Amino acid sequence: MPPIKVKMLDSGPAPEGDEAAPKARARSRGKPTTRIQREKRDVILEAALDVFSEKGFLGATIDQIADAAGMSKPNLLYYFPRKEEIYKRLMTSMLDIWLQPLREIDSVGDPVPEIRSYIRRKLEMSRDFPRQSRLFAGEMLQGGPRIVDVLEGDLKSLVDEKAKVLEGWMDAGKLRRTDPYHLIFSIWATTQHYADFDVQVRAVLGRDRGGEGRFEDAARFLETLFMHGVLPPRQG
Amino acid sequence: MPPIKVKMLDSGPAPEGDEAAPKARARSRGKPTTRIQREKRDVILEAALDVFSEKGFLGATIDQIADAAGMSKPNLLYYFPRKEEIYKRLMTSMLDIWLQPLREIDSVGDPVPEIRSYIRRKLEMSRDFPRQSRLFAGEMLQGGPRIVDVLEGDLKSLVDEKAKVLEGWMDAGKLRRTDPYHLIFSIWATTQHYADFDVQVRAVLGRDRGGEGRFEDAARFLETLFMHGVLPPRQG
DNA sequence: CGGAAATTTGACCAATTGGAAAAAATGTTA
DNA sequence: TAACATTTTTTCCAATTGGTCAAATTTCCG
Repeated sequence: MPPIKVKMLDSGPAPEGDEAAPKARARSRGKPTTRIQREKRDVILEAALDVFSEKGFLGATIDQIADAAGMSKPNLLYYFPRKEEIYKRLMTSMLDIWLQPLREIDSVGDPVPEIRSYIRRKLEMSRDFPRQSRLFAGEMLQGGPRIVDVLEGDLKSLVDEKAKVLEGWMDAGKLRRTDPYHLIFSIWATTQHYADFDVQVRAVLGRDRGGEGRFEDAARFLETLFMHGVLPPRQG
Repeated sequence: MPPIKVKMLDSGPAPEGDEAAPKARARSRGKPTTRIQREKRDVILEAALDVFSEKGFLGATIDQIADAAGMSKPNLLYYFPRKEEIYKRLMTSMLDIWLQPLREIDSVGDPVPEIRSYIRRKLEMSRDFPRQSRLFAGEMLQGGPRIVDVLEGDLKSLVDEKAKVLEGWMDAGKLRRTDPYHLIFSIWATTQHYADFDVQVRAVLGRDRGGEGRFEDAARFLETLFMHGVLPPRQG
């Protein structure tokens, strides 16, 4: 059974010459990537996602990744000369799809459906890509030493832009006047919680309510929360 | 209402005989703990909190903890015979204070001040005990292999109990009818986010807004969100 | 003080770690 | 199919890991 293609990697031909390559192994400068290279790289990244998301960068070993990828450690190192290389590749390609829903928030739309749909999409991503969510969360917990620059660069720019959109809606009286940044944070936090704290959620909800239905329940709840809050209708 | 004891390891004088104790080092069965033992154990736990919260269980090494505690590795091992022992101790004592705010939610109170105060206290804990928050989050990310039993036991009981309190308020028309479990999750998620994703929050808010004031901003925002949602007042 | 108990140290160990080197095997292409 | 490039394996290594142990040192208490 072929591994489910998530297709989130290699958005381009192949980034190379990133930093000082210790040895010009599988990536000889200029030469195109072969079929085997593309395939194996994908296999490795899939396996690495499994291992890194479960153990974190420090806790994961190259051997574990190689095992999961069904190849020997030196063979794996032929494709990615260093552990950190795999991790960074995973992280950046992940961030790219991870932020897609935010990018798609449209300033010309109406805030209610836009926000509602954003929450739903983020929750779906938590459900469908929990490993990616945990990988990112793990990096954040450790202080994001390997992606601070991205956070302060592209991520900040994107959030700044969307915060302005939200403010525009507030100016137009279509949205309650609150802090747009913290609104975004709270959407991130509540939706990603279901991936990152999955064990806890399952444990607390128990056997009966912890199944797949929990995402539907969460979606319903979050919509109510973000639209109306918890005060009863007449007081709201 | 008696405080629910989290108690997953001996909260008593000194846990022993938990699992096969390799050597009866500092804990000779029955003998009381000395002054030095109490002091050093505290020093070690403080250091371990630093290291574990930053590197995770797998990423942290005994050497690093010993260094941070200002003692040699064998000396540290004299007090805690295994790495996991330190970690578990840290985890349980942490959970105990971490859940205190939830325990204090009072069914006889009015929901609005109760929930408002719960959110505020949780946010304060994120601000004042970020390492503990990250330690716990890291354990959750890894699937909580070392505390699943607590989650399914005492934690679930506590949440079940408080969910009933919330439902009581809903029945009385004092609270909008929503899922009480997901309400609790969303409070956990939004407040702990400021500790667990601190780097991201700082990076996005930038130099000017990422300072200490961010907690005040967050508190204001979360109160609005949970009380009213984001729809403008007339539509709410 | 003096002896027993508690604490600390230094030396040590087997297993695991990230990674290197070169030979062997395989794939590709003219 | 032969020559060449790519891929894989085998062997290896130095550093680090969690943990042990006996000897040395310090603390405690009568």
